[in-house]
Amino acid sequence: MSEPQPHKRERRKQDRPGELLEAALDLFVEKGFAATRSEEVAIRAGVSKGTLFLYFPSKEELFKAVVMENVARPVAEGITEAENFAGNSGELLTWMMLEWWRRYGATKASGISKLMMSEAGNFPELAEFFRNNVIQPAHALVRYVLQRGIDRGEFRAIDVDHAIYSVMSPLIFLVMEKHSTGACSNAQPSINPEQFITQHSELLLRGMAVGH
Amino acid sequence: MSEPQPHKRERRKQDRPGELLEAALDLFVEKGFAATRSEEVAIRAGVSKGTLFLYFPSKEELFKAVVMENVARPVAEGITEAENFAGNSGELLTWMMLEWWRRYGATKASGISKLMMSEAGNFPELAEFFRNNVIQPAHALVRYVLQRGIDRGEFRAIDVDHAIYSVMSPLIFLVMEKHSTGACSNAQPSINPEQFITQHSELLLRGMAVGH
Amino acid sequence: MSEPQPHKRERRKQDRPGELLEAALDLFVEKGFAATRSEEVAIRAGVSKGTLFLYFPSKEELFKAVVMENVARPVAEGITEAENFAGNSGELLTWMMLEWWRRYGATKASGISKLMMSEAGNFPELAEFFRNNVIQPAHALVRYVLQRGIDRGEFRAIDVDHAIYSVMSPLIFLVMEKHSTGACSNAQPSINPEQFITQHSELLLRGMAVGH
Amino acid sequence: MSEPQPHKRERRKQDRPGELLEAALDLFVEKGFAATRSEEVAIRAGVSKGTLFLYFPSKEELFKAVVMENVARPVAEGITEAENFAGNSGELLTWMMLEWWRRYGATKASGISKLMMSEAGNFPELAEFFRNNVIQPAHALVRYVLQRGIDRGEFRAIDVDHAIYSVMSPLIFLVMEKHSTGACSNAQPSINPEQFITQHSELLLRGMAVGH
DNA sequence: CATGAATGAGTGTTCATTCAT
DNA sequence: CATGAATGAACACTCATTCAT
Repeated sequence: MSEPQPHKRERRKQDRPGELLEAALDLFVEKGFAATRSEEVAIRAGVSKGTLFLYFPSKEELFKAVVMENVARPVAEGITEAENFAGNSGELLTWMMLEWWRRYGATKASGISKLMMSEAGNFPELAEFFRNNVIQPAHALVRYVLQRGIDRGEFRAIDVDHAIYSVMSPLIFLVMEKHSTGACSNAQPSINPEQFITQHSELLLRGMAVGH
Repeated sequence: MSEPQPHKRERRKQDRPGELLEAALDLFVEKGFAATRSEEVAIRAGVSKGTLFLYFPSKEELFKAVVMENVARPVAEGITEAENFAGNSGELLTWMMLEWWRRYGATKASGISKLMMSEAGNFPELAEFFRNNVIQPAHALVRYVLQRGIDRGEFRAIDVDHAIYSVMSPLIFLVMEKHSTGACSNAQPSINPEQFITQHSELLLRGMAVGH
Repeated sequence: MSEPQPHKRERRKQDRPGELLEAALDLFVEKGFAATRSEEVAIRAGVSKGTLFLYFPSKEELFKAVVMENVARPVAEGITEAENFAGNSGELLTWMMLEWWRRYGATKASGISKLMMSEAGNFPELAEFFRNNVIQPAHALVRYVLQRGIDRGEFRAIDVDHAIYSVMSPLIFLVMEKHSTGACSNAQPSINPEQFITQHSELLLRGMAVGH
Repeated sequence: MSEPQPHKRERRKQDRPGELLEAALDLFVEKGFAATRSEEVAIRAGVSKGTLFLYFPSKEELFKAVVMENVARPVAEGITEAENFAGNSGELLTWMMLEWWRRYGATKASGISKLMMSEAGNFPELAEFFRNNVIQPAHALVRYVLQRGIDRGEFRAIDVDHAIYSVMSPLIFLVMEKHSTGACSNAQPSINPEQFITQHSELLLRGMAVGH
């Protein structure tokens, strides 16, 4: 009933795409789509330039495959945890934002999100895929938490649809920041992500507090 | 019938830079910096490739001119207005965010900000130019407003450095949103920018309010 | 019987070519043919780019005119002086070489010779003109001096045709040197032209001396 | 029939650099550095533009390789031979000058020296490369020979620094001559290089001879 | 299947030359 | 005659893609 195990001799063949995707992920995240040369991907994956084109008919298709492969995974995990959270909704919101940063935003994987923002215009299919498989679930989760707070009388009856973005935009911003000008050392006294999230969360919670 | 009409050549000469800047703005926003070919800019402005370089010594300088004209200038204007603002700091903050959207975020020119996010990594000199002429002044303004509120006793003594991003990230997000999926007309209960800004601003103000 | 004097009003018009040639000489000598931009020539002559092409149908024609105009003049002068020289032939040879350097080699005008050497391949007509009007008379002069020495019993009966080049090649070399790498300050402990000529002349004279 | 024939591709790969260098030498000598288009080199070598840059990262590097192969190498060979020369310094000097002509001056490769004279000003990096790898070693060799003669009491104690140019300038002149008017077949009782060198060398040796 | 040598279209920039005014 | 705005051909170099082995 388990999945059929591949023949040993096919093993190598089947690994190739994975190795290429991994190498491509690293390089696309590090240098962007245009600046990543196909040969570099091949070299990092330990194969020749020609072999890359054996598995992916073009650089664009490779890019699409990279995003498809890496994009959906981490989102699902967080959702179930959040749904089982026991504390009050304010704590949940703060925990969720910080946890999102620690588990995703601070990691290399968040480079994919940055990539999507940057290249979405040139890859409409990808953009849609990203919306459906990442943004939409994430939205749903945040909406769930906000609605939970309102339903429990912990938050005011705010406009949830827009409040979602009050929660998410700082997180998205952090990812952009992390992957944009990381190299430049002369920039502004850089942000401390966790402090920023903590204060932003607090501002939102006070802002949503059931006031007099 | 009235003023003597200038020679055709001279009239054109005066118009060229403007025509070129306009064409360049359109194309940069539409296709990004790297993907915009200089000749295309020239053609759209109705001149030959050579003529473009008669007025702008390089593609990078053309881009900088576009930034100055369409981004730095409105930012600078907003700043002086903000500094003369008479009302309380909360009103100022809300007004500033909405005005920023109306005058810049909602316009084609905000595509330049989107573009900088995407391509900053590949064009460090442009990135620095943008930081110096746009981001830095904008930061300074937001900091000024927040500090003004704190100094006047209107806001709590929050961490201003991070609060700046609580103000700016939603605005940046709106711009990303506008220019990422702009072509796609499908679904996702799209954001109403002004409502979003209004509510976000209110959340922040309540969040920064001097506690009871 | 004197040349007809031009009308006053034609004066200006007739001066143009001269001014352009002068400007072109300076720039060609300074930067070479390819690196000299036509507009620069026009500007230095105080006219517009278009005007240059009114008088010279192309950059190449301008170059040819420059060489033709400047090339023959200084040679003729030296010749008559040499023919009236009173001293012995060794003194004459040394004097001639040093004088050539002082009056011609060390001056800007020698840049024309350098130019000819460099560009001769691309301008065969010029090369021929140069040969006929500069090299040939100079050869004749040197041959005269050498033959004078032999005839007077001051020099051995050497092969005059080749000895000419033993006299001339160091002078030509000096001109090349002067106009080639003058800008580079790191070069070899540069030559002192007059000391070099003096010693070279002495070597030749001893070499041609009637043996014991 | 005997050794297994290599794959066609591999055989070509081995030949490429040589074919390209040969094509480049021809064209550089014929048209100069600036006027030689890289694609032309490639075409003459029977490959495409891209292939040239597979083997030489830039036109300048191609030129340097041509210099190393065709100029610096023969110079270096001559130097070791000269340093092992057994005879007296006068014989060495004559032998050296004649050998230089036979092995280098008389060949196509000497066109590179002519070319450097012409274009040094516009390509400072190439000029420096040439100075370091060709001129400097050649100077050192001539100095060595002259000093050897003085040290052995074969030559008078002349000013070596300038005497170097008494040796070299005729050789340089010959190269200029060969490549300047090479195309023109007309008149001027052309020089016989070996006779000229022989006599010039003899003049110098007599000139440097320890006085009576 | 895998290789890597070879390809050639694509682009920012310069500058001699033209021509409407 | 003179101008100077406009032109467009030219060129080095890159890199995704192909295909003979």
